[in-house]
Amino acid sequence: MSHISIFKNITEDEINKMLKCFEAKARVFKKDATIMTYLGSTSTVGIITKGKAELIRIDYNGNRTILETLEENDIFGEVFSNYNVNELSIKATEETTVLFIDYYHITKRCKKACPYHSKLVENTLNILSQKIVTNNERIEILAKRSTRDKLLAYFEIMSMKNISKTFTLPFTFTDLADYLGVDRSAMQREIRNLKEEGFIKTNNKKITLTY
Amino acid sequence: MSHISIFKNITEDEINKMLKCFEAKARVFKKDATIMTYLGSTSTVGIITKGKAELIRIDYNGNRTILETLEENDIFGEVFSNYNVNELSIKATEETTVLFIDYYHITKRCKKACPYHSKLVENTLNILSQKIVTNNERIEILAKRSTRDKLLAYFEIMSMKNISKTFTLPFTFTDLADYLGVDRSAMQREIRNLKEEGFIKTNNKKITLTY
DNA sequence: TCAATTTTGTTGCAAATGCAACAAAAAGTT
DNA sequence: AACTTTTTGTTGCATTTGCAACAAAATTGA
Repeated sequence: MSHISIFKNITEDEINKMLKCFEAKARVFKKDATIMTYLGSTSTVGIITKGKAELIRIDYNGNRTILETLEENDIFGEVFSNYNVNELSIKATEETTVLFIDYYHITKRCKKACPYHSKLVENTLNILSQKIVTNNERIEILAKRSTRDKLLAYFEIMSMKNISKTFTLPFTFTDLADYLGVDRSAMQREIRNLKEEGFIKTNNKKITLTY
Repeated sequence: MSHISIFKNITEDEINKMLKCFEAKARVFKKDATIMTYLGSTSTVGIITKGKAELIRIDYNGNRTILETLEENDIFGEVFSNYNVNELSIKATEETTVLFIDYYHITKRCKKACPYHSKLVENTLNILSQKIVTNNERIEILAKRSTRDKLLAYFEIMSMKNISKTFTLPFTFTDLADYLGVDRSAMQREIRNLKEEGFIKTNNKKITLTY
């Protein structure tokens, strides 16, 4: 998914100046490391410059939900989260580099009114738009009444993104169940039904729509 | 929900100049009128300056889902939607005034680089952040495995927003069911259970958490 | 104010779903 | 290669859920 970098169209030189001005800090996280937990309230946002991560919630029942999957150029932080009792955390799913910046450095124009700052805001705008689109996709899927409809809606979107009836799941079936907000075994059963009824064909994580 | 206007901190004089420059068009819609249907691809976005509206999808089964509820200062448009086969439309739920602007007028800085334009972009940024927060709330609720948990999650959020254990539903139970993505009668049943088990008290649309 | 429409509250029932549990397969680690 | 951990595929069963249908209550509108 071609994400836009917040530094798109800004020269490396200017980026470096900015990063200094913003007191931005880059950090590398190993696979499965916890990048951040949402506890108090910070206006610090993280930008993934390399790797992949997930926003996860563990509720009181121990149910794990993937709230978001984050990849390169994605932005995350408590600013985008609701006042929440639950345990939220960002975990790296592979080695990941994150750039931490205070959100207000981005939104509030600095006094010097450097021209690249407006470009930065503009880029951020595009990233947020993209995030909204992704969120809306997820909402559409989750709002479906049945596991079958959720699966089909998800497959439909994947198929469109790949411009092909065949696509590969970007994560495990276990994670897919979490993403769809359904029980894994029930989901597995439904996938079998879809196969038997001839709606789809599967080969490991490769899925083909046959309708 | 204190939304930020995209024109926050911009003088009326400047707003008028901008609207002209952007070829913005304001229109008034009666209750239940269709404001917009997502069909082709437009970069036109609508900003609600007065009233309330809903983004609705009717799927092939005739199931109606409220994808979003929109109020004053909210922004909507195909730019924030995914390439979608389904029938999506925005409907006014009361008399509503909408300002239509081409999204690229907002994101792309005009050549004149007028200072108020950056302010506009900044405001839009805040609106989008807010939208993401709202989306995340909805996702958290929808991702819950059971109707009971969805209800409780929703009530929890309402309670926090009102800073009170008591709050009033902002829409009908019928709409609430659509919002939670569950069957209305099943939801009604679950609300009764919650009452009987002493988790909540209700009085019409007024709900009190008793735990 | 009266009629028409929408919402609410309920129920029975069939179907879908979550849960628990387990073995086989696959992937990751040392 | 041997071992450990995770994922996958399956099943039985109790529970939850959606669906259909209907009457009562509330709301809307003429």
